[in-house]
Amino acid sequence: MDKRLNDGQDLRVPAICRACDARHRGICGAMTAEQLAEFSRFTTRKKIGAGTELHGQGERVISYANVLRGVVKLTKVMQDGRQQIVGLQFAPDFIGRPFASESTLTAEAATDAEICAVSKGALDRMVATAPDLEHKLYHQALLELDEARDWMLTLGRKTAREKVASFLHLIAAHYDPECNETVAFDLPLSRQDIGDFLGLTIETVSRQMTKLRQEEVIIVENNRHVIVSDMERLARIAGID
Amino acid sequence: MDKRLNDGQDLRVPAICRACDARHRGICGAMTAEQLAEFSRFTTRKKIGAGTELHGQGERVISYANVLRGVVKLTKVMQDGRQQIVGLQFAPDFIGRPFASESTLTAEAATDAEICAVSKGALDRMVATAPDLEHKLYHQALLELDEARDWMLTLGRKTAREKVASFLHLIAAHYDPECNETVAFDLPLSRQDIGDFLGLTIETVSRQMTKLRQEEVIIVENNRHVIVSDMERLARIAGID
DNA sequence: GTAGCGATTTGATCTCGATCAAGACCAAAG
DNA sequence: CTTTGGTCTTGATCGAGATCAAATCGCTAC
Repeated sequence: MDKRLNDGQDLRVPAICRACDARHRGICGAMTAEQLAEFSRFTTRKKIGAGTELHGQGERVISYANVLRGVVKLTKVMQDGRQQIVGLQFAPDFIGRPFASESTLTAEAATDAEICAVSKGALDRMVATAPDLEHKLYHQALLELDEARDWMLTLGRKTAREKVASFLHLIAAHYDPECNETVAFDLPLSRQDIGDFLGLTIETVSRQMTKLRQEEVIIVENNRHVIVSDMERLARIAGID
Repeated sequence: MDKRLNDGQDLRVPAICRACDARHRGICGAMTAEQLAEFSRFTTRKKIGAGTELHGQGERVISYANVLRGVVKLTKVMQDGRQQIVGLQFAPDFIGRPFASESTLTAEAATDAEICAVSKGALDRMVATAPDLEHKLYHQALLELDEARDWMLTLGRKTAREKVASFLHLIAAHYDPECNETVAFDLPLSRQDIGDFLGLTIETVSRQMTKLRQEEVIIVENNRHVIVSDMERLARIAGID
């Protein structure tokens, strides 16, 4: 999960838009100046608060987005309220499902975030004519598929302890591309969200975090700030090859 | 899961090859006669027995394949042997992960099967120059991503009963595109495989099957042949919206 | 400061699915 | 026919994680 997540990072589709600073790599790089100018007429940069829904499960989708800052969670809900997070999108990930009008999941900001929204029609039209653009999107889809399948192993076969360690490892590896022994970061998810990501209850998540704290695998401050003292050890606990 | 699986079916990449009967739709349709001729020099049609491994986790991949008949399971294994099936490929699905040299999973025939193997280099070269071909592959990757995410909800949040019902529903829906009330089919997986797909033990799978049998939701003959008497009811038990 | 409130932790108990252990079924081989 | 070996089912018991309940933490507002 971790490894590929880092390797893949550079391949992810970054900011698509007009005002997104100087970060016009990725998708934009695949366009001519002309296309870019035309395209930027349909993009909007937005700051959104934690909990803001980009689109709901079953809704018609009218825009795509690129994450510029923060974390967006992709969730599926059952009628009775049971919920599963099926993906976490970090900057500069693309959010959206080309070639489908209705979404099969909800995209919601897990933290305060900044996105660059793009009208669906505009991007669809460009994708239809710019093979490079589609190539970038295909790349990201394959990375997401790899991540989803890695997580299926976690959901189906790992213990609560291994699941929590896997989650911490995933986040730590994400915020530390250099893979140092010690990593510090703020958790982008609440205990409830972590539970929904791991298929566990908040109580179980809490208990496993406490145990890892007692074993000095992690240090936790303010329930949010985490320091992993030994990533190798964490990986071993997580059952990562 | 079911719905999209059926809808998507037509979009899947079908047979790529020379001798694969008259079913030259999909990928091949995206090629010129010239390309097709060149391409067919690198394809081989093969019959493989249940259990045959196409490629292993961590191995270098030298060929892709299209499933022509039978079912291929994609699995991930942990060092200690715990196993999770992360995908099932039916005809005419494409098997392979473009843009990666090493596989992160094992592809193995779950039933006797027939495939059309293609040299990786040849397909990669074509993909680089034929946008239509990449478009088809992108489509399939998105469908597989949808399926993986649907299954994550099953793995993370459903009960054993719901999981087994979900599995039966998935297979039944796959073999009955018309969504009749009653569907009969042969299970393409052993109890062990079903367990590995659902994140359960074989005993739990067996017990839940027995219960569904007793409740007359299904009829089972020879441990393999299954008749679902009421798909609606099965869907309700599976917790499918 | 402290009052209020949601998020998190901790504790006690229960339950579903895992584990351990026979037994039944079925097909191929002798 | 019986034996053998694999797969599946059934039964008894165990335990990890869920559930229910209460206490504590941490933040904001006053």
